[in-house]
Amino acid sequence: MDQVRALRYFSKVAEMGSFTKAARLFGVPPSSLSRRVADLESSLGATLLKRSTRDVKLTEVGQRYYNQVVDILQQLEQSNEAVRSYQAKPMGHLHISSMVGFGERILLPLLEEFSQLYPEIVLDVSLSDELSALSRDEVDVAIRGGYAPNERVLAIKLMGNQFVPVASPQYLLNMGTPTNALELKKHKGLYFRTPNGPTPWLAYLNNQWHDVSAPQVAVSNNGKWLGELAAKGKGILMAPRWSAAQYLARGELLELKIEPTVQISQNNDMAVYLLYQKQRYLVPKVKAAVDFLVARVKQ
Amino acid sequence: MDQVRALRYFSKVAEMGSFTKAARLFGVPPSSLSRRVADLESSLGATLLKRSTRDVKLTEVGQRYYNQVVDILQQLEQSNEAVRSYQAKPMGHLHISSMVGFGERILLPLLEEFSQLYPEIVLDVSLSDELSALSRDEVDVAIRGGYAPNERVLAIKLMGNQFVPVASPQYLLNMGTPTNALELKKHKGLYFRTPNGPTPWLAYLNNQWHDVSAPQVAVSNNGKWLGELAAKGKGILMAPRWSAAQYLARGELLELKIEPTVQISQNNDMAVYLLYQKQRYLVPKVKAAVDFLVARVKQ
DNA sequence: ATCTTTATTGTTATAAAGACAATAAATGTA
DNA sequence: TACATTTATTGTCTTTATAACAATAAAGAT
Repeated sequence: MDQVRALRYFSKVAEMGSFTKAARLFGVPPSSLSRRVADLESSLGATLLKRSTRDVKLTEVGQRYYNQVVDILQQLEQSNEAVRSYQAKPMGHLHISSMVGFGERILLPLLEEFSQLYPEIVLDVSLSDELSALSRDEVDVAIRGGYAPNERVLAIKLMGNQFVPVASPQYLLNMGTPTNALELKKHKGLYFRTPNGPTPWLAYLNNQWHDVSAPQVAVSNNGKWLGELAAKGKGILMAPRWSAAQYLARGELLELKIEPTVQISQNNDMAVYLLYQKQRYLVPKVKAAVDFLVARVKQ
Repeated sequence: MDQVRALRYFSKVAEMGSFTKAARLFGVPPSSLSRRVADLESSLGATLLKRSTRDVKLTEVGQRYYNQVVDILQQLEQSNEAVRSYQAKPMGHLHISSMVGFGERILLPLLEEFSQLYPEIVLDVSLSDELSALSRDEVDVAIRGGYAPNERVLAIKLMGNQFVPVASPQYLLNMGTPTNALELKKHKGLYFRTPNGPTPWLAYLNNQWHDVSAPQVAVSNNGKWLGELAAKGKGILMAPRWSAAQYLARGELLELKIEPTVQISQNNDMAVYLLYQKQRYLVPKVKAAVDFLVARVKQ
């Protein structure tokens, strides 16, 4: 029995909920799938699918087996692809997914140079703050603020992602410069909206975390716009240090020194990570991208 | 092409370094392996093995592919086995691996009852403080002091594993009762030898970790013997609380209150963990063992 | 240089999978 | 309730893939 074929048949039938539909995708008669799945079931001594003429559903074991099988098939495909493309040069579509702010400010400017280095790589960049599943989606490398979702995904820390409070000199002249976290309540706040909602301002006071957010003046998922608002003196912004760097250098924004420190999350050791499938590092386009980004961005 | 068969052939040839030897294990002629591996190579468009008449070695890609393939085959086998034994009752060989001290004092006494509950399970217990790879070795459940090695291994905290300094009343009468960590230098020490060497005594003084170990009187990887030495007044021992419990209850050993606290590792939140392959929890014998141990040991 | 071991290749036999038609069970409609 | 439709399964034949066995060629050891 060709187990891989049987597994492919089985999983596709499970996904489609139909032998006939799955058979069409493979371009073979439904009877083939029926026979292969039956073989698989008899070799395992368990019923994987509950069949009726109208629809096909997974049994309890079937569901568990399916989850594992999908993963295994995917790993196998990735390993094969890595070997197949081993001796080729970097080429083809490279799917990069990045956080919006980092993407606009740091990633995109770098990619021009990358394109010149590897003209045969077609870049496909998507900027989003949603956590997309690196494994099942067709993403080659991803840049995210979190950690590796599982052990087959490798995470390289590109840079710190410390959020610091900033405001324009004009704003501070008008509103005063806060030095204590509790004073912030009387100020104006500009907020990032993440998929989990606007990020609050947190401070650790008297052995407890307090929300010291100022009243909202503007909320956006677009860091650039928030930066501009801050520079225009509209309010105080908690911005990633790398994001505010330009403004700070030109004196358009000043970093506030507040006691105790204000953070946007209880653990402040956040960082920007480059994620990619460990198994795919041999694929030249992936290796080229990972090596390039690490060389250019890592500090 | 039956890819799984090809992969099994390939990996076995790689391990044996010979088509002939691998063929003997499968009970098929060497030509079959040769043909299947050749098929695999041509489907991948890469040479996986460097052949000569005397030995067969992996190429660079071959090596990488082999590593991944071994893992994939193992996962597949586990998934299959989980389904196969899904509806069966707890039976077969159950391989348990445990730390020596915990094994002798807590695990082994429990296993008699377990055997009565599940007479069809043949127990195979190995006690060792070495960190054996739970994944590749044929271990069903392991008990270790560390953490889960990867995401496919589930870790359940069975109990704390705090080390406390103890000594016999007689010893303290002769040598005096230390109350400050720095006094320990003038005492006598009994030490566990882990695979990484004897465990030092550490104390946090003036914002720094200091080694406050007393001169060595005895070193052993056998906790029982060290416990006896301590009870005979030979010296001070850093022992897991559960290990010293009997002596403490009988008054044969006393727990020392030392400022600042003495530890054997910089992070003191150590614990005893029960480890098992997530995928194998469906296998009745594993489920029986995990549930039993958790019910009886977990505090 | 000869012998031995070992991977490969040719050829035939066998087993597995696909193709196609036919059947039976379940669902939806008249 | 009866009929039509969809769909999984089964029977039979054909095609393909793998195993078996013998023969060959290449590499290393004596």
